Amino acid sequence: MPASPQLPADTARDTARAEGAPSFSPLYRQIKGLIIGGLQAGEWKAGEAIPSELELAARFGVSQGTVRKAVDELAAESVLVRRQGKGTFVATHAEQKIQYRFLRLVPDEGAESLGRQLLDCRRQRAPAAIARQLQMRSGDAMIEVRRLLHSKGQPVVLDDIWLPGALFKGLTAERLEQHRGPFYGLFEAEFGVHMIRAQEKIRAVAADAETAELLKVAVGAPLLSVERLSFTYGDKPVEFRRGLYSTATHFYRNELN
Amino acid sequence: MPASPQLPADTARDTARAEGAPSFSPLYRQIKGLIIGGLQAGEWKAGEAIPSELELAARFGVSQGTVRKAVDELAAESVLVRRQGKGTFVATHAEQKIQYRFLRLVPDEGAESLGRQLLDCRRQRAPAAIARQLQMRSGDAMIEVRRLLHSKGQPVVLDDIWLPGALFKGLTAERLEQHRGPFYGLFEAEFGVHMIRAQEKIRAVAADAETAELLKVAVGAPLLSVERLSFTYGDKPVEFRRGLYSTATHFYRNELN
DNA sequence: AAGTGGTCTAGACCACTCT
DNA sequence: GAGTGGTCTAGACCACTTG
Repeated sequence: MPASPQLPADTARDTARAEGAPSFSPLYRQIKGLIIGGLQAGEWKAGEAIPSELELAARFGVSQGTVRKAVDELAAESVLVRRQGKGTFVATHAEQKIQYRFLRLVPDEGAESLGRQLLDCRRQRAPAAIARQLQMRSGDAMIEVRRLLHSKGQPVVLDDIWLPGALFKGLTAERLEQHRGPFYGLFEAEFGVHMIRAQEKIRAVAADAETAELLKVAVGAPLLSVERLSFTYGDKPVEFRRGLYSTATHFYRNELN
Repeated sequence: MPASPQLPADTARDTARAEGAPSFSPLYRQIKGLIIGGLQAGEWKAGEAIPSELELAARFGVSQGTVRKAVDELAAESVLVRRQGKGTFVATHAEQKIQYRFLRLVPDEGAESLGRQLLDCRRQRAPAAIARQLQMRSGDAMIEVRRLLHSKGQPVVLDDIWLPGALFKGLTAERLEQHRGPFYGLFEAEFGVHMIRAQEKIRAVAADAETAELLKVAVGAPLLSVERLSFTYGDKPVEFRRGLYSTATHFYRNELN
């Protein structure tokens, strides 16, 4: 008999209901919430294995099948990664394979191996537009990072990244430069912030003078403007970035379903 | 005991194996293949209900749980749509809700209600580049459609659409003009061609003279170039289109996971 | 051989829709 | 009330990894 989580067959119904909110939370969703809680609490870190399904089932007082369904959803959301015979692991952006999980830029030909060049890393006050997106107050402490990505020596991406100062205390240009691999890997390892999902708004824009010089294109050249809002557990927005992509030798790849 | 499909516990292993191909097909994937077969054969049409899980389980000689897992995957791929209490339905692009399932263009403010303007619909020989994408031969019979999409009276999208002539026999400008809703709905209803998945390659480009006039922007203005290759069952490419999006009042929205 | 996730089954009951 | 999909359980066995 389930002990810790309440049974859906009992009194555990969600009686309070907002507009369109579900009227009923199945047991496996509650288990899913408990697992997410463990991840948020840092019980298991990025890349580590979580307990086996049978262990979790025993801990939560439910059957293996119920744990399995909870883990299935988390695996579908790329929060967890299953490996048959080995266990279930906390997903990480620092994986050797498939670097830059959120970067959809693909070269027209050949493989990718991006070089990074840090331009700037400074403390800033949040501009109103960015504060709103991150659910902060205008003027709150933030960190702004600017950097270039190069492919075969040519600059292809100019990123302007905004992070809440409260979450990324002690982030400096040195630490960013020392670190290998994507920033998101550093954020996980050093600050316990996992990016699990993001929204992008894409537009075509003309390069201004400063951008044109950095990306080595003509002033007025068409560029892809990619505004990304990244979320951690609980749909909490924790990063805003604006990328300008030069699409002469690369394209943005998307899959529709 | 399962009858029609072979049991994975028996001799049904995939013994032939290509590079990286799976060495083992679980029963539910075979069931999934049988359901897809029924869809391809036109046994159930777009928007119609397929048989209940218990019926399918009886037909295929497996348990309900195995059918359920097959349907789960097809629902995750948006090939089928489940509706509790009612049944499982063949997904359609002609739904009242969420028109234009593959169109990711969103207005900066307000709701969308797109007007369509057909520019051209003609028989053509396949250019080499397009034939290659559609796995056809250069010079094969094709139909080329050009059209504009308007939002609040302003042109926002210029589409150039290429379809294999063999699959869309009898497609004329009249039928395209008469039809209400997305083209993909017409393709399903009239030609039995379901688009279930697509890949897009996105770039920023400068408007040429003809495009500028049609979209009412300046020559050289930055536009989003969206090349879409659409697939039907069995990963068969059946449409290539190139859209030019004006992103002054709209943006391309994408979700990353 | 032991432990992990993956598959398959059978049965019970719940939530939702329609008649 | 009957029929649908949705949840949960318990148990058996398979596939894969590691010692």
